[in-house]
Amino acid sequence: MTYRLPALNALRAFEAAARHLSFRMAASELGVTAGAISQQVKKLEVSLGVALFRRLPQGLLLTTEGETYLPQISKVFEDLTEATEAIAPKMNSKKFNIGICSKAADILPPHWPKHRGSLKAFVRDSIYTNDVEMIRTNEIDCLIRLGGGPYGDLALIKIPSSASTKKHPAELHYVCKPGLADCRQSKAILEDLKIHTLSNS
Amino acid sequence: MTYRLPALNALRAFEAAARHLSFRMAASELGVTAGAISQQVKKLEVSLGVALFRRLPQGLLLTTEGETYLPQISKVFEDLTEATEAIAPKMNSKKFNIGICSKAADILPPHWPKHRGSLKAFVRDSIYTNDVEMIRTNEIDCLIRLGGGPYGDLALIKIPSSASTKKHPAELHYVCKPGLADCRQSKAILEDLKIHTLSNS
DNA sequence: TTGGAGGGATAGAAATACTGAGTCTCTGAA
DNA sequence: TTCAGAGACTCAGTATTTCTATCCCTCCAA
Repeated sequence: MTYRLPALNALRAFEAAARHLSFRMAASELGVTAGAISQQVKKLEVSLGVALFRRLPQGLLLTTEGETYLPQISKVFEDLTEATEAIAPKMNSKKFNIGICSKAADILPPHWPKHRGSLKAFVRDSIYTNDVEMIRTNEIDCLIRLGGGPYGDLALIKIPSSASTKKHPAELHYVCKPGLADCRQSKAILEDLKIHTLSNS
Repeated sequence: MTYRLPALNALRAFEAAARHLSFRMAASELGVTAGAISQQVKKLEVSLGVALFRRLPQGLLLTTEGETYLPQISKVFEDLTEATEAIAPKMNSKKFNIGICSKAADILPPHWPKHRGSLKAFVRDSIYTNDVEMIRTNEIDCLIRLGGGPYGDLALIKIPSSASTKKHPAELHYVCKPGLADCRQSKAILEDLKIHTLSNS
């Protein structure tokens, strides 16, 4: 008997923006522009008749209402994700396209990640590239490269066991959208990288 | 850290369709055509990689997955509604346009529902009509009339205290979209109608 | 055998969401 | 005090999504 819910996509924009306290980062997580987030959040606020954010020059703050709303909305999305993964195994296994910079490829075993059974479920393809922009354009889901330059709002994860040594003068890094840093796919790939770099050093 | 949720509006179509086990009735509840529901549900099934309904010539059945999914999704929407109403009082008070058939108007106090303080928050306007179609076209939210003809998939509620008597040869009925039968607005109007017809008989 | 109910498909229309560019304000560094 | 950088807002135009309107099919009951 649900009736007159707020716009669901606008809720998603709100949830991400409130989590980051930044429209720009929310935009990056959801793969749209900040203007789109701004518009969606405004639309939500108008439809609710309540301000959710205080826009300060220094950035965003949640209003009391936003503060109350955020955890509940986050929970709703979590419940939704859980329910969905329970019935739709396919959603778990969206396969990643991996970008590998050529210097990182030198360190990794030949043809990695092919023939890695444990990754088969998580990896669709891999290409050689060093272009971080391809993450933003969704051509690749993550990029493995040497060294951790500044990637703006992208998530940057250092491969734990790949500390700089004589043999490996720079550290392996894993770059992806912030929203993807914690997902199964990333975890599996990172785990596999960790094993490899350990056994190599 | 939510990632790759199913399309939220498609979930809404699924939830309504699963509750009614009918695309047509779900469409009526959500104020769209059955084709739109059909498309949304199909899109959801494709994106999940799982069939949610079995389409039989006799109508719909839920698959095992759909059966599992429905209560969880319903709960999600309930939680969402609750969270939203808590911070956005405005959402509670979408005002109804009431249609009143002229025979029903004879029974009701003059100018009802005007001057009814308890309804002020729930009623925008009332007009005289006996045209059920206006509910489907959203020109009115509910219709109060004598006698309970067949209204297809619309909800039909008999006003409890208006049993047929010499003075009132037919019973007052309240007609609205199924999704609106349980909402605050309907409850308030029905409550007021009950009091009136009691005091009149 | 016919008509009605209900779901499926599809093309085109309508509504929604997104982008891109320009603007404003504030901050912190030079 | 000036300037560059961040971050958000607005608006026009465009892209995408969603809905409608039809026509189709199947089943069932009269």
